[in-house]
Formats: sequence, C-alpha cells, structure tokens
Amino acid sequence: MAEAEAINVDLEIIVHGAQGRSKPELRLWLRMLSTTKLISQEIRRRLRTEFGATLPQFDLMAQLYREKEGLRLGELSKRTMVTNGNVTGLVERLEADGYVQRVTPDGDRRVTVAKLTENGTTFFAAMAAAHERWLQEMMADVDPHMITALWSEIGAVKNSASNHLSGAVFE
Amino acid sequence: MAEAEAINVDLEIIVHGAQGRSKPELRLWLRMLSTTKLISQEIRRRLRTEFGATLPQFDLMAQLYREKEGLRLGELSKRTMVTNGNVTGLVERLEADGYVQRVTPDGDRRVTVAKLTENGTTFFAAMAAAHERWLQEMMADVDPHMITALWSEIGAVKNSASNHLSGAVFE
DNA sequence: AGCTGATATTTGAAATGTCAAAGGTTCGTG
DNA sequence: CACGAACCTTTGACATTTCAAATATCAGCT
Repeated sequence: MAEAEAINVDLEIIVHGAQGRSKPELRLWLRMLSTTKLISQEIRRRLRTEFGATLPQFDLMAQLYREKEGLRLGELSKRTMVTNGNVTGLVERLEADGYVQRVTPDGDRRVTVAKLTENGTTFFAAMAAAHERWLQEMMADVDPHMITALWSEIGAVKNSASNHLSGAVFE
Repeated sequence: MAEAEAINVDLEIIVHGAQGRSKPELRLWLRMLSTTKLISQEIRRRLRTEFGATLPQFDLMAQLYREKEGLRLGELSKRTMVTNGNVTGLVERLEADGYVQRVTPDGDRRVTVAKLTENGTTFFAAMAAAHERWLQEMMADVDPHMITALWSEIGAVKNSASNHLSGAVFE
C-alpha cells in the first residue's frame, strides 16, 4: 500500500513536473485532469473487454435509459456534452448494433428521436450495474465523508467555472 | 450570481438526471467528469481562438518546455498519458508547424527525441501564461482554502483508483 | 556471427472529437 | 401564401484517441 502510494506520487511528479511554484488553481486543475484521465481510461478498458462497448456509447445510452420515450439528438448532444455532428455518428453505430432506434415524429420532421431498443435496455442495465461497482471499487480507499464533501466542493468549482465561460453555454 | 447558479444546477440535473438513488461514488464521479469536461472545453476553445493550438498539443509542449534537452517519445507518452501511436502524430504536426524538432541520438537509433524549437519555446511560454490566467479566472469564486483542500482530497481519490486498476500501469 | 528477447517507434483501422457549412423543415409575419 | 428567420440534423475536413500489429534496433548469449 505504502509502496503503491509512493509510486503514484512519483507518477504525479512525472506527469506534471516538480512544479512547486505553480499557482494553486493550476495545481488543482492538473490533478483533477490526471485523476479523471486515470479513471476514465480504466472504465474504457473494462467496458471494452467486458462488454465490447465504448465510454461515449455508454454515456449516450445512459441518457436514453432514463427517458423511455427517447430524446432528440440535440438534447442528447447537450446532455452528453458532445457536439451535434458527433451524436449523429454515435447513434448511427448504436443503431447498427441494434441497441438504439431512430424515429422521426409526425409533428416535426426536422427532428430525430433516438430511443433504446429492448436489447439496448437490457444491455445497458448490465453495463450500468458493473459501472457503478467499478467506481465503488476504485474509490474504496477514500473515506465516505470525503466523498460527499468532494461532491459538494467540486460543485463549487463547477459553478465558478460556469460563471466565467467565454462562449454562450446557456444558449 | 444566484441565477447563474440556479441555471448551473439545472444543467447538472439535465446532464446526469435526477438520480437521488445513486451511490455517492457514482455521483462524485459524474460530477468530476462533467466539471473536467466543462473546463477542458473552455480551455480548448480559448487555445484554438487565441493561439490556434489544441489542448493535446499544449500538454505535449508543456512537457518539453521543462526539459530543455527534449524527451523520448515513449517518455512523452507516459507523461502526457497519451498512447505511443498518438504521440507520433502529435509530434509530426508540431514539427510541421515548426514548434518541435525530432532528433535520433547517436547512441541508440531506436530512439527519437523531441524538443522544442526556439519558436516553440516562446510560443509555449505565451500560451502557458494565458492558460494559468484562465484557470485563476475560472476558479475565482472558489475559496482559496477549498482549492488547496480539494487538491489533497483528489489526491486521495487518485491514490485509491491507482490501487484498484486492472491493467498493468506500473509497468 | 547469429538467435532471441526486449525496447522504441510507426502504422493502420476504427471510433470519437471539434468546427463550420450545408440541408431540410417549421414558424411568424407581412 | 410567400419570405425570411429560426431550428434541427447531417455532412465534410481534420485532429485526436485507442488498440493491435508491424518495423526497427539493441543487447545478451551461444
């Protein structure tokens, strides 16, 4: 354990350099980024080996899973924080795999609604259960109080960042 | 301010659903992920519009900046958490732009060392200054104590995750 | 010297990511 | 009802991403 920690500290130093003189905001950002990358990569690896799926596909299906009626591609784009053009391709591939179905509603022919098929629903449910388990595993060494505290503190960071964006995010 | 916060809370709900029944680890993970995405996208946007650069290029140059003698591509891959094949293409484009130079040392002809050119050095220095400023801006509303606290708490998360990886990360 | 195994990088296929521009479709208003 | 603005999705050009397979080189051993 102690050894693993030491190795990890080294990794951090290697990744971001021995930058004692950086501003705290920058140090925090670099650590957030590397931590997120680390966990993302692990989740990607497991999704691929255990389910043959990708993380973006998982994210997209997660949105559809809780909207039985499906979602418009534009909504999907906002919720997954993925660009419109990207959603098109993702849905295309998921449709080819039989997990998602595309429908154009009668009312508005500009719109395309994507929804999970029955296959897609059961497939996603299995992935979601594993996904939640993996996260509990990976955060097993963290004090539960710290987890909830982190959740709210990161909320503060997110709020601050949201208030200082240049682009029009609140369309 | 209060309004912007309300809007942001809505965004979070939209992005991740009104999932009161999720495990804390999952909630924390989703929030970390969306926050990191939000800030990354803002940094990407600014790097592109103000410098015509991409975030991976910035990351790569950051590593070279603090190693005047340059780095082997494999080292670059580890430090940037980017795969080998990916580094090849990144360096290729940066070389075409005149910011990076590739050299094969005499001793070992398997190796390729990348280093910043003079142009690359001054270019990166300008980007780095802006980059640090942007982060201070985006985190301006966060209590400085919280920033340092977050830094160490996220360290705990990172350590825990490192200890529960499936793949061989500590080669 | 020649083999073998380890190292280092490149390549190729497929997916994801961005942005900008182009296509349709709908709606309000003249 | 026709026009133009607004809306939704797709397309196209590129960059990035991963993985696996291929290449190239080195180092050690016989």
